[in-house]
Amino acid sequence: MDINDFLEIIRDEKGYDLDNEQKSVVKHGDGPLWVVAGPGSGKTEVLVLRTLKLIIVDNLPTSSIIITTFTEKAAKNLFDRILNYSNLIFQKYPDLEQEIDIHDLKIGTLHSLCNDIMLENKYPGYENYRLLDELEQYLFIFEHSDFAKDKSDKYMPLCEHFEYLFQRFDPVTGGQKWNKEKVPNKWRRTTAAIKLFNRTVEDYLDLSKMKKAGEPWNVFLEAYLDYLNNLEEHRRCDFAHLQEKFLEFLESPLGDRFLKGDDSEKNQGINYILVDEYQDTNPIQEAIYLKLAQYNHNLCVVGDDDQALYRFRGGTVDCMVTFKKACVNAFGISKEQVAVKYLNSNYRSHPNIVNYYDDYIKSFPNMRLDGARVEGKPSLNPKSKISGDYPAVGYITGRTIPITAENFGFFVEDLLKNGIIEQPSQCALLMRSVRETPRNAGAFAAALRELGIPVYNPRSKSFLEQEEIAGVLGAFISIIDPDFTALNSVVISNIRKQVENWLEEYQKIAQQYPEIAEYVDKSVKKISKVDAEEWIKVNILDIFYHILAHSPFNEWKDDPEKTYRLGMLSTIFETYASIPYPGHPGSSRGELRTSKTEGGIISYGWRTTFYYALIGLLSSTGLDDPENEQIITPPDRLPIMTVHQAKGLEFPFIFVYGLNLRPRNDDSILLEDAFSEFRKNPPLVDFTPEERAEHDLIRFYYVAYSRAKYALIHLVPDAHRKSGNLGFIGKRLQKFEDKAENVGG
DNA sequence: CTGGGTGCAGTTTTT
DNA sequence: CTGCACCCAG
Repeated sequence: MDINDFLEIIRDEKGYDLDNEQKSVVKHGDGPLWVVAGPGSGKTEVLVLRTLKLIIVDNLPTSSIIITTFTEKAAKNLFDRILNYSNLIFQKYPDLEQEIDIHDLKIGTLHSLCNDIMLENKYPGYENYRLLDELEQYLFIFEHSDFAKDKSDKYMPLCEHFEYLFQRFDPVTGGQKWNKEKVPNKWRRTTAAIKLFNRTVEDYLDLSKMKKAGEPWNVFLEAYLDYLNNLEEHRRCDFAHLQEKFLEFLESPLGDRFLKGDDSEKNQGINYILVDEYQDTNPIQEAIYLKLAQYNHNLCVVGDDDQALYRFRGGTVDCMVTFKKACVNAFGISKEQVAVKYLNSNYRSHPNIVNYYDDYIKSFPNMRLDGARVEGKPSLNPKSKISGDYPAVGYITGRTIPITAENFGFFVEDLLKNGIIEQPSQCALLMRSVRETPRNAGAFAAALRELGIPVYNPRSKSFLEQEEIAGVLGAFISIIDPDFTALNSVVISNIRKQVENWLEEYQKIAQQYPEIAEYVDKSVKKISKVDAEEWIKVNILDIFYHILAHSPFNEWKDDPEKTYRLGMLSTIFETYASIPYPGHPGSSRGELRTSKTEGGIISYGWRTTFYYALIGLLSSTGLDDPENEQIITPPDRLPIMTVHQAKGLEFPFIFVYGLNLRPRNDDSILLEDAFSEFRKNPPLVDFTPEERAEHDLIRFYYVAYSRAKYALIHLVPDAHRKSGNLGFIGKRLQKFEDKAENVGG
């Protein structure tokens, strides 16, 4: 098909034409393409259309195109949009349908593609591995890593060097800091190990450089290599190493054949790589993309450096900002050969809002430093049809947080009453933490409910407090630790408190439903008859599912929310059951053994590990409710969201709470510095941790602000307006908030 | 309207 | 333990 015919079909389908910048991205030919796209500029749409152009106009085989993005949700969305368009085109050109199978596109998160491609190509380095998710990796390190297990002071120099990984508030131990007299506890060493090990891989480090660096890196290497050996021995692979293995695959002859293709129909090689959300890419992912495109240089990246939010995962905006240089270095081409396109027309927000957030991001001297933003990035150009002379940027205030929340509630109520909005879901409240506590979403959720406006807040970490979850866990613990000897020996009071709540919930249920109480009693009696040092025939999953089979749990199957939650809990049990038992090859934590010294009771070690490892982690991090992937928000509810959750979405009315945030040098920022000297591709920009922390905070608000279509409204209690210790960012934020109009009260 | 004392609560994000 | 939200004295 001709490109003009193609663009015409798209125009007919959309009802309007792409703008010239968008068209030029879609039409672009071969070679690296760097698309710097602002919020609401249609960047994902352009990526979708460019993909279709490669298939339909350029006749590239679908299996030779790789499209990746950052989250599963976004990947699914990309695929749906491509499928939708292609179906419309096939309706008009039925012949094309015979030749093209959209399902052959290699589309997904980079992680899922790494996994699928290595399995499909039967890469020996990735055969028969079990991929560890976050919880599994934690439990694996807790039980197997020498760094977590060693009780001597062998790792003391390492802990001291990475002091900041241990210093912060610790919810498990109830707020005590590491006293530095002895090595931090196992729970903290595990959390620190995860960060260090993952970062080592994600930052794409050269371990031979590290080897030469002496103390404490020699100790770190020892710990890291021990973890690697454990992974290999038990045939496990974490998310970070999945990418490392993929890079090894690409460097192997098998990978080379995958890239170049062979004569078979099945393997046509890789012609094109398209990456969405490139600003959140980390160094090993950058290396993967550059390697994938090493032969034809057909790498198209799309992103907005101002919307980078994922430093905690090793993401560095630098990859986006220095894309040109990276291509020059990797491909040996000149920088003129890297095409740059700016998508700066905004079709989302009221012009006043666009100008507000555009001014906002440019107003920080820090954002004007070399390498902070893409060079030559143009200002946003408001192009939406939204107009009208009303305060599109405003604020609502109040003497205290609850009063501000109340005023916010009245405001929303008015919007509904006056028919300015039809549904609460046309609003969204964005904040740092959506937990329903006094400092966070508590007052706001309460104010809305008080006025009869239902709230949608699935990420409020209330999972473990739900009656069905508490009930099942209470019943389970009543079976495996019936006399609570192990529980009472747990020194961390928060774990005991959590479990006691569950037991209480179970007691309530047991009184009402004798059936489950009977099952629990029967199970305890059965275990009490087993001799010492014996394996018990049922494993923890059997017990778990038996509990579910009794009322009231089996009756809750009709409640989709409860069913979904119980499903999540069963995944957690399955995960725990899969962890290999140290010192007992072939067995796992799912299998129960009686104590070595006395019969009739589950091994003391098993019970304490269950409490410290699994319950300790769950109760410290909390768990979110499951979310329905299809629905962003039920129409009749007002969503309370974190900024990350809202990324990529838009709402008519956006309320932002929390202008009082201050930049913090958190551990992901400090680790970035600690490892930078060992990077295989050394960073091309150089900022201090303070500067990076400020950049992150500025971008954080930028993402929040740019979600708004009709109105952007700050929620600002008095305390936030006058607090004297606001730092640089806070003061500047305040200046911007002053540009807003008071719309509350 | 400011500032010091008191009391209470205690990130977030993803594969 | 730290830090903030809030209150009340000046």
